[in-house]
This record gives sequence, C-alpha cells and structure tokens, in this order.
Amino acid sequence: MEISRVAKKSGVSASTLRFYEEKGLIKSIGRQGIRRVFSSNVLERLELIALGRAAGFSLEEISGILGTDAKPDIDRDLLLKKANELDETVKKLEAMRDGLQHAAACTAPSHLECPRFRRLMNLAAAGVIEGVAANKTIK
Amino acid sequence: MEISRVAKKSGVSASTLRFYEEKGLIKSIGRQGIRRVFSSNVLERLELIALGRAAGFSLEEISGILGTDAKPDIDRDLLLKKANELDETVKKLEAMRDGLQHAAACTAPSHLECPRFRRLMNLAAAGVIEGVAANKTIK
DNA sequence: CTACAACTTCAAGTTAACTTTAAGTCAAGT
DNA sequence: ACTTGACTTAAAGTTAACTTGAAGTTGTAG
Repeated sequence: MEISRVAKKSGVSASTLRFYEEKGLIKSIGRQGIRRVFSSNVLERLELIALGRAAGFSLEEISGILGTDAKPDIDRDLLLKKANELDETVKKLEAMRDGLQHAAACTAPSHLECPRFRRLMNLAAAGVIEGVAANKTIK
Repeated sequence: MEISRVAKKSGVSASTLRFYEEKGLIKSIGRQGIRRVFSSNVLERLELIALGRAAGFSLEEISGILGTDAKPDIDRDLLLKKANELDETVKKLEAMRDGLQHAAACTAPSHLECPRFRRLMNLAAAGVIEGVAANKTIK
C-alpha cells in the first residue's frame, strides 16, 4: 500500500505516518523508488497506537508496550503495571463521570457547595494530584 | 495562605499556581503588598483541576466546566456531554486494560497473533481513531 | 514524452502546559 | 541598617506530538 492509502484507511495523516515511522512506531515494508510501501497489517498497528493514545499513553510508552521492532517478547510485568494504571484511571474517570452527571442534574446553587458533588469529587480526587505525576513517572 | 503554602499543600508548584491564575482557573483573594494571598478553598479547586487533568480534560475544558469566575450557572448540557465522553473513554480504557492483562498472561508467540488479544483490541479499537479526534473536537 | 499529482526529505512552525531565568521587591531576623 | 529568602513580573525556554513549508523526485495518465 502507498502512504495515501494507509492514511485514508486509518484516518492517520501521511505526515503523521512518516513521523511515526521516524519514531519507530510503524515500519514501511520497503520502497518503490523513493516512495514508502506499507503492508496492510500496519493498519492494525495503527489501531493499537490509537487505542494507546486514547488510553492516555504517550508515544514513548506505546512503543515500550508494543515494541519498536518485531520484538516478540514483551515485558509482562510492564503490561500488568500498565493494566493496573489503567484500572486506577478508570476508577477516577468513573467518579468524574458520576460527578459530572450529578452536577448536571443537581439544583444546588453551586456545585462546589453541593455535598453530594463534593463527596463524589473528593472520592475521585483522593490521591489524584500525586496520581497524575505518578502515572507519568512509571515509565 | 501564601503561595508557597498552597504549593506545599496541593503539590502544585508556585509557578503553576501563577500560571493557573493567569489562565483564570484559580484566583488569589488579594495581595499583601506585592504577594498573592489565597483562601484555603483554592485547594479544593486545585483538586478539581487535577481531577479534570487526570480525566484527560484540557485546562481550557476544565475552565469551561468549572467556570472561570464564581459563575454559579454551569452549562448542564456541556456537563452531560463531558460525562458521556468520559463514559466512552472508560469503555476504551477497560478494553485496553483487559487487552494488556491478557497480553501479560498469554503465551502466544506475538500478541498481535493471539486471536483473543486481537479480538479484544478490535473491540476496543472500534472507532477509536475517529474517537480521539472527535473528543478533541468537542470543545 | 511531458505534465502533474503524489510522493520525498529536512527544517521550521504550532499548541498546550508548564518551567526557567533575569531582574527586581519586600518583610523579617541579626 | 543590612542581608536574606520568599516573593513578584515578563519573557524566553521546554517537551510532546504533530503540521506546514520549501525544494526536489517520480510513477502514470494523456
């Protein structure tokens, strides 16, 4: 596949594809003249990358998880660690979601004054500030 | 409270506090001479901001949600929209988490070749690429 | 075979969210 | 009175993740 075809199929722009290749996140299978040629399984790889991005991982973390080459042995401990991080994040997001939903329905004059909202937020916020930093640190 | 006290209590650096104030995310209650003075409820506000950041919101979005001033009427539709976005994100993260957990346990030679992993990832990835862009777009 | 759209590289520009630096202000302890 | 250390502003620097621009190359339709 040519780069434009990959771009269309994946929704990832050609410039981003070149950027990802430069970063080692994807690989072209070769060249036809000067032009890159991709195999179709780059699409799957791109989905995984998008998934990782959506999950809040940096490109560097993603390359750590997926492996930069066709590296078959992935660090299982790292994966579990990442899974646990995700689980933590999910809990926070759920609390946040509940908080937002309540805030939308609540008739208290200010959300910051609504006890239910505050309880939800406090639950969610417990350790969040450190958590944000911590999640970034566990590389 | 002086800025250093807020910084210590919140874990947010003084420079970030000034930056947040500049952006209208927090407010100092006044000045003593040239120095900012904060009321203790800025801490709560900072927790909410941290929570929002952890949930993947931009500072701009957060100020949209929390209100830049002591704006008591928040856009309820926006909150629900954000709650729904969060719910979508949660689903993706859960899928990712399950995928990672399986990958850690799976003995297939390559995760990309493991049918269970691929099924999980495909499930999770459905619409993710557009989703990432879409979530950014809904400002 | 020539025009041209689609590629290429490399460098520079962009945005978000901060941090760092430089230069100055001020309250307090010695 | 003077030094010190925590503050101040304004501007510039940083990093991630891209995008854009300039200048050159090439496969292919006419």
